[in-house]
Amino acid sequence: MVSSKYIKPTESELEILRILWERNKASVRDVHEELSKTKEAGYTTTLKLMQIMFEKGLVGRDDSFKTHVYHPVVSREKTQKQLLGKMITNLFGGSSTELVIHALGNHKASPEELEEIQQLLNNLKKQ
Amino acid sequence: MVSSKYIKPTESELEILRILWERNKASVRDVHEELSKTKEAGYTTTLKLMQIMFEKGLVGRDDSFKTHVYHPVVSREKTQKQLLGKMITNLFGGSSTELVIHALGNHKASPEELEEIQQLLNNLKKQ
DNA sequence: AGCAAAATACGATTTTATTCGTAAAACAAT
DNA sequence: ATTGTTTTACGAATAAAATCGTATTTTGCT
Repeated sequence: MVSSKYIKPTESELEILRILWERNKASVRDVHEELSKTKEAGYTTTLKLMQIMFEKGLVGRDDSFKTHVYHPVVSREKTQKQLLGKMITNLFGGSSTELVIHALGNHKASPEELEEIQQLLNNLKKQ
Repeated sequence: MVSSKYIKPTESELEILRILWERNKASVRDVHEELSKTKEAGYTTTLKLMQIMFEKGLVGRDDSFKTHVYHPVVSREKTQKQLLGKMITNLFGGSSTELVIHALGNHKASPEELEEIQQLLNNLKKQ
């Protein structure tokens, strides 16, 4: 166990990871174009960020083509778990239930999704 | 509408806010002692942080006593909502349901809490 | 080969956050 | 009033994050 594994992505890095998680692979340009939809930033800024993420080991890349192709290394699940934990502690006084209620309250969920949650809830109740 | 109102608290500021939300009021020393339980930091560091938060308008203070007494200005709810939103977007691909499932899955909830969630779920289903 | 376009490398600057030392002020107790 | 303790004010150092300009490299095309 050498590592590590607890590199906490910064805000900007998360935005980039989001895109990589979605697409599995993407070039700097791909990412930058997607980012530009919601954010103001120069191309080299995105590039630099992704290079730094590469150095940190947050992402990997294939440089056998002209254009480097990046992919996520840290998993979405681990990152979710890590950050959720912090959020629950600092923001919801340790109560995951409170977080659930907030999340459900503030955002729309489809009937299918509600059903999915119902299933999960049923399972939890049984135990 | 002068403001503003979207000052995003930093990590350290959140830790302090957490304590203030819990207690409603607290001196720097109170906060610092609480913080010290889980974190290494000098007293003046905590002081400075709280002074900065005061300047930013995140907290208020009563300085009519010897020891200043601080209180939160930004509400827990607004801050929760703000940060949850970001988290859902970047970490859960926009799906609040996924977040709910994660939160429910990773942390224990009591029967009472489960019931509370069930209620909420019932309400949502009706609509 | 020679040129233009697109991409990367890299250094530097700027901005924001965090940490802390030192000094001044406020107060309490004798 | 003097002294010691606690607190605040403030400036500065450090560290971390984000931004960007410029140079170089790679590649595709004629």
